[in-house]
Amino acid sequence: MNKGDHLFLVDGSAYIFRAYHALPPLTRKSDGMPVGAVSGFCNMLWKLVEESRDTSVGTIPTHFAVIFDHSSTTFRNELYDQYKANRTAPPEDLVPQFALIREAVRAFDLPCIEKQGFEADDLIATYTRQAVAAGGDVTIVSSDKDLMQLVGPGVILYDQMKDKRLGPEEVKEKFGVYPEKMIDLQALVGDTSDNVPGVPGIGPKTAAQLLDDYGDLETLLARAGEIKQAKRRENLLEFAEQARLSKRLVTLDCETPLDTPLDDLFLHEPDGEKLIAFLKAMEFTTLTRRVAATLEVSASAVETAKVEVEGPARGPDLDPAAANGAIASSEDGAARLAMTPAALVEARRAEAAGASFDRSAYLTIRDEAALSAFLAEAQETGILAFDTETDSLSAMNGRLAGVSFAVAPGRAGYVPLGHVSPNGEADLLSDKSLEDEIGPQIPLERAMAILKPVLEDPAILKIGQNTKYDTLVMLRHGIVVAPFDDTMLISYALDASASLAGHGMDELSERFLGHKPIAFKDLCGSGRNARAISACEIDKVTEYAAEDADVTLRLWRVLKPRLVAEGLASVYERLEKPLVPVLARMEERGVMVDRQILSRLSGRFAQKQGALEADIAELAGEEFNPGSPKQLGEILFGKLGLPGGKKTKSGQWSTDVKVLEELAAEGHALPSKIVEWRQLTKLKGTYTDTLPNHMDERGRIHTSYSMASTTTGRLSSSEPNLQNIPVRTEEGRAIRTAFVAPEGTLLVSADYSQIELRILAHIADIPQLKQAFQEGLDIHAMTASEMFGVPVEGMPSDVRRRAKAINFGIIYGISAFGLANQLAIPREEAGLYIKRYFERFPGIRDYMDETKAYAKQHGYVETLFGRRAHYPDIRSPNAAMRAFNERAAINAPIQGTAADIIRRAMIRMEGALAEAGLSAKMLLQVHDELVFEVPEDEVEATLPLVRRVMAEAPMPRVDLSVPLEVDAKAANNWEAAH
DNA sequence: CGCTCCTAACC
DNA sequence: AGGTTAGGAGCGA
Repeated sequence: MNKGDHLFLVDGSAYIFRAYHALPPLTRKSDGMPVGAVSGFCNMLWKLVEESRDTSVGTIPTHFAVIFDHSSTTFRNELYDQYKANRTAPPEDLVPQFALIREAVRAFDLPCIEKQGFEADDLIATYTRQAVAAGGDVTIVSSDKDLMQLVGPGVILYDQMKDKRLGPEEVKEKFGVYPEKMIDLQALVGDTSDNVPGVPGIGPKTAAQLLDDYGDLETLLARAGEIKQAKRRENLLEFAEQARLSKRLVTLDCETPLDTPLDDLFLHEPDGEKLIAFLKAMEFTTLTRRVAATLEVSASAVETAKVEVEGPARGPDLDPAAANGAIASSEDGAARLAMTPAALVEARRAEAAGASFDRSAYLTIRDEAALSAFLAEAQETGILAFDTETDSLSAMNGRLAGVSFAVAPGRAGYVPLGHVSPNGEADLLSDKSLEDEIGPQIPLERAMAILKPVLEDPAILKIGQNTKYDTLVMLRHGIVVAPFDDTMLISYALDASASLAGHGMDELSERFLGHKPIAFKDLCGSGRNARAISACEIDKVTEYAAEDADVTLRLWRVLKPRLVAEGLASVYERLEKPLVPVLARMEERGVMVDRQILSRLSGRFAQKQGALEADIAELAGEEFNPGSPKQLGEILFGKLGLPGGKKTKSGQWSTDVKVLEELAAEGHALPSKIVEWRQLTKLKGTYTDTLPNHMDERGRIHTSYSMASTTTGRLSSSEPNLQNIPVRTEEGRAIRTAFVAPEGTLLVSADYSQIELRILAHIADIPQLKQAFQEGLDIHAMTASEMFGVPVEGMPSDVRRRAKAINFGIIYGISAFGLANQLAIPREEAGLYIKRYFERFPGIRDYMDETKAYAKQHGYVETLFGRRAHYPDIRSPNAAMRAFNERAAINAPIQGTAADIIRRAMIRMEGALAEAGLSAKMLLQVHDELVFEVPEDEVEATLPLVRRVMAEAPMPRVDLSVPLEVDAKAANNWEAAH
């Protein structure tokens, strides 16, 4: 190396983690190998290579190397055994990519440098010192503060992602000291992520100030007695040795023996063919194209490389300490690939198949010492399955009866906390104390005090089944459970098929463990004989509750590895898990409802209902129950002899609205009365009479959102369902006026306009639709105009209505039968409409054909965000069943993508509001609508922010070719805001 | 009491 | 015609 040469050193290990975390999609190759980080790494490296070829920038490297950490034990561990001891294992889908990334560097024809027993930073320091000594310049591609100490004349740090170059002045600006004092600063401050202790109570600001005042660490420590602030002085005196140790830990070793001499890092022209062969093997089509273009190599002429990653010689690692099992420690402590994802899945499946359950081994934990001892086991393994037992099914009302835990398969216990006498109140009168009767229980507050640090410990993964329930219960006791995994959501991400029984624990246990857990009914009874779990015998509850925790833990071991193996980790990590706390908070807040408005409506409805019942009896000539379709059918089609049309599945006369309206159109009086009666009965029975029963003492209703009950990724709402509050008719809308905002606040409703049609336009790539959306046109009128040749100006409303029905039909996987039914036209005519539609928009037919073919081949379809909807019955020999599954498969990517988008918006919303200093509270989600409670004086600022977060929700993962439009409005009730 | 059927509310 | 939840009727155990 000579004067004027320029060495580029890439901090490869930091690069990997940045690539993994910064780039959203978890991509994988067709054989299932995750390559998201490899992709991010290659893209960053290529960008760097491209930049460095750009002569206009003026920093052209002559020497280049990518440096990696080789092992986790280095000379620093001899200095301090706790060094980096708190490092958690890398994400399991990242582990198998390490080897591929080293392959990638070789494919770029760049030196790949690592050395056992040394950190990348030490190698970087050594090369830097040698390069500077030889008169060269150095650019270290990293943003790690540990490397700041190397900055100086001719040496800069380059943060590629932020496109920032850091010289001495920038370091001074950032840390308050020049690079040469960085070591002293780090020695004082310490580093929690590396477990460098530093001096307690001294942060970066104080450290910079002290170094400014005293010059350097040794002077500071020698003169620490002069410091005025008592605590600071004492700490510096007491922890002086610790500061010196920290200094040795953070000081980089410039004398690392190098296997590859500096001069061998000389940069030469990349071998385009070698690189492209590798990129093709990784299936990075975009990057392959770009590299091919820049290096002027024909990609198609290059044969795909055979990339083989070294596999393990050893068998399955089922040590619970190796949490996710994908990592095995080798002799030198380096994490390396132990098994392919598929092999791990298979090992875990075999483990589950051989599982046996011994309920008698479960512990009943009745004192604090036993609880602490049990939880200490979780500290060892880093894993804790838990389940809360409450005396009500709703997390909002339930009182805690107890908590169960499992730390390893078969190792589980139950902690009774709120149990009462199984014999009811009688014993309250006797002198026998509760404890004498049912045994001791840890006082609730004491137990919570012990649980809190464990449930909130970032190093212990809490595993639950439907964690939204348990985290909400714990939230009500002031505990924020984190981090967590949820077996229900893992199962749901893996396969949300309708044909499956569901994702409840009992179903999952039978499906994956072949074990039938104790049924809740068998423990507590049902119906009239039902008891609260808190009133059941504790020994029995221990068997039930501890089993649930045990089952949950075992399910997790089977299911979690499948996420990576099947390419669904990003769906789970980005669309499922982060939504849990968001929904828990929405449920906890509830929405305010005006009881008076509902009660007035109930009265009004009752009056009308009574009048209608009288009319109905008179028209029918007898008293009967208009609510009984059976009786009604007999009256209409038997007694009155009206022309009966359809029959239902079970052979009864159909009396649904459609039938009744047709009869009404023929001039019969009774059917329209029935229709009106039914509507009122529905509104009264389901809404105005029932909603008040769901209100809490503050007048708020807390729905429960289910994240795992639809096949497409939509949420559902129950107890009560707030996603089907009437909106279509005027009387129905009146119910919405009862959803109000408290004094000083307003309700904001924000909804996506035509989101599914927009998604269809994007996915199927329909030019006319995309253009119409870009120009903000009336999409149904445009469709009508295109189909029927009627100008949009002055279009008859019926023409537009038909086009609208067709557009919806398309989303639903149109059939002539369905469209005919919807428009009340002959099936032949509906068939002609569809034919014409496909002629005008041939891309739609292509999309439908491709989607069906994909679903038949794979058994599932995917949303733009990778969520899968499975349709195994699409291969059914039964034509009707096949057709049904085809339509569902066509609909699922559209409906599911819309569901993914609003999930992303919800996940980001709270953070965005907080960042803007706004206090809006998200309360409800209705598929394409979000409802917030907003202080009046913040409404103006909140509306545009909510609109923006929703409209930009697909980004950056997906950049839709149509704009997403969001309508948002504020008012004092939901009806007016909508 | 628990299940199925029918109907209807929503997107 | 895609995706839901809820309530009442009716029926069998």
